[in-house]
Amino acid sequence: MSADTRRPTMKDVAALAGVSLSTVSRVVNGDPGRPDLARRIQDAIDLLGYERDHTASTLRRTDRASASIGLLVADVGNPFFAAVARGVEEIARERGSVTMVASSDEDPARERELATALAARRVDGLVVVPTDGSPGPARVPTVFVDRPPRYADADTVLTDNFGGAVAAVTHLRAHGHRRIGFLGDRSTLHTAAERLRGYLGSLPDPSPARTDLSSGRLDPSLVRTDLEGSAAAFDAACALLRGDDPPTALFTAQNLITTGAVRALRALGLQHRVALVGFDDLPLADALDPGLTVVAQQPVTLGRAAARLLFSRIDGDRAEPRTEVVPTTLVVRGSGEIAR
Amino acid sequence: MSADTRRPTMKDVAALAGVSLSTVSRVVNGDPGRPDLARRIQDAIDLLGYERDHTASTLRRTDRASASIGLLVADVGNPFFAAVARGVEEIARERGSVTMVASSDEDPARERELATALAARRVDGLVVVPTDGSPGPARVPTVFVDRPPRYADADTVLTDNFGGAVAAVTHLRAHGHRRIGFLGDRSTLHTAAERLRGYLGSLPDPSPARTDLSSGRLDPSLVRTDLEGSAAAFDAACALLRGDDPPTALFTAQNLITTGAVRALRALGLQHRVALVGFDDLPLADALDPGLTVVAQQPVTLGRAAARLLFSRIDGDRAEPRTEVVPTTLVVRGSGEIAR
DNA sequence: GCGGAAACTCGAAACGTTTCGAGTTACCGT
DNA sequence: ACGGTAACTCGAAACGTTTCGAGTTTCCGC
Repeated sequence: MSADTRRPTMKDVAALAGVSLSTVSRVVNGDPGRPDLARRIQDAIDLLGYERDHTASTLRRTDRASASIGLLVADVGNPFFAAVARGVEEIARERGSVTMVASSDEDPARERELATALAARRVDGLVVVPTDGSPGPARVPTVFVDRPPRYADADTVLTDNFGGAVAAVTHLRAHGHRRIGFLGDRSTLHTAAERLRGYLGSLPDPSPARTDLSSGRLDPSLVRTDLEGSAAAFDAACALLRGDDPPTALFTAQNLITTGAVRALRALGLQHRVALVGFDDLPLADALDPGLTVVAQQPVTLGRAAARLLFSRIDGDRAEPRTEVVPTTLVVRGSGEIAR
Repeated sequence: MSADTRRPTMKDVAALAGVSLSTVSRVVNGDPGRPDLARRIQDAIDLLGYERDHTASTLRRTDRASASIGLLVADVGNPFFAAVARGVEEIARERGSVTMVASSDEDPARERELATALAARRVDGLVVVPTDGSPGPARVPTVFVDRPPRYADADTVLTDNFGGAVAAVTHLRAHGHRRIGFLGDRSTLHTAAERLRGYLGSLPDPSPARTDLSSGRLDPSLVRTDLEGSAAAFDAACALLRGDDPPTALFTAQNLITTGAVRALRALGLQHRVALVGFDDLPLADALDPGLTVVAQQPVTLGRAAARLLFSRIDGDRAEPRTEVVPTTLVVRGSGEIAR
């Protein structure tokens, strides 16, 4: 109701308790001092409902730690990044830090703008999913996650995109498939490029010169990249499956692309004839018919690892920048086990 | 490399430009003053790479606005809340504010703790998804979202849970169903209670005294509440469908419960015989067989509305607390149109 | 060239806190 | 009872910024 009343400050507490400002500060920071004074001060605090202003405290304190970090992702609304955010926040909270999140929407200009906005709030560090036009190294400790930065060599936590793709393609080959289609994301994205590399690397002869169709070696017509979103993937999958000598299996390298391919297979009635392995898990994947076999990432783990690395830097770790790689797991549910 | 160099301050800029501190402040805040000085100051700023400390600025400024808000949800990792967060952040960014998000994990103690942590950072306001044990009204402007607070009457933005449930059940009744099973979440949750109320309200005779089975009026054995998670929903759905006189349709009132029911129907081979409408949309819902008919929420809209309401309060809107209701939409995909 | 207003700049004080050095009190052994 | 020291408290200064009142310069019309 009468909310216009000023927040009480340490000065108010000191006046009410009849002690000096610095004594209140000491007590608030956990050094009891004389028991009777501590008592009076605590009573005054309770009476006034005093709460310490963390920003003013940060300003003066010698370590200047704001107990807050920034998280810059492409889009918090995307479940993958949301899970990363969850992991970051979890570790931050353990450390008593709060997390400021911002979505760059893959726009480098916005990314820069948000990074400086966070830096202006004096965050202790930054966890960043970098966009294509990555900014130079920042003044504040930074750990990159999910994608490496373009120019700097810096602390980075990545999914094993290459290994995951190899596992997917190897799995399909083990079920007899030799003509395996690849549907991938924008090729400028590090993750997309790595997954394509894994796909190419699991073919028996990765030499780009040899493209012997019958042996299951690389056939460029089986590779579709730069698909943006589910609809584009649907179209590409339909075209691939309707073409001459169509693939007997698909590897879809991103979650929206996977859903597009699933729809395409159903639309053509091929969901039980053409095998499919997707990169990144999806809710309901097990409820499909057939169940969807995927290479699952561990986004929460990714976020946790990035945050831990960041806090070790904040704590003064001056070692060389390092890169951590989080493994994937192949989740077998049916769609990937359809034999040729 | 040599990162231990202190950040430049306004004082440094003033010294380099040969002007007073207050002149620098004016220029930084957009009042040019004498052109030659403004020029010298701008050069000094560029040379030093000066960036204004937003926290110190907040401390001194008379409006005390920190240009940051807090968002307290059950779990950012949950796609629904992630979408809410996205909506909130979008509006905040338009206003030049950053968003600090924190996950309460439905724990009232943690909720309180996080709320004070955010308040200590002097956020301008709070958007909160309240837990069961809601805290009293806070000292900082607060808007509740997705669920109403328990004790205060305060600004709130809600999904039309009742209306959505009515739409779902009405839809099923229109396809001839009279025995409709209800599977719901923890009944202490406002959302769960409202959806149950909607279910009950769409039966022809909502009087709890009359439970005429043959007419499709309320049969208590068709209602299962307090299901926590997908597995519990799976079990409950199986039990319901295997019982005597089983329902011919199901209304599942939460997304995890929906996935459990989908699995149960498939496990029993009933997915084409028993109708299903779920509350809250899911990725891949259209790729199921049959496609999953749902009552879709608009979480991003929810977040946007909450943030807009919050900023109007921050801007000094002193009107009575209000409640906004965001409508749902019925997305028809097949599972809800199976006739009796 | 002059008075006066407008436009600008300056220094000091303030925001809420922590830190520092100096001052005060309490306590100990002898 | 005394000196010495440990434990504590106090006031003032500082963190980086904005604000305020007072001082200075600029510019205009006459």
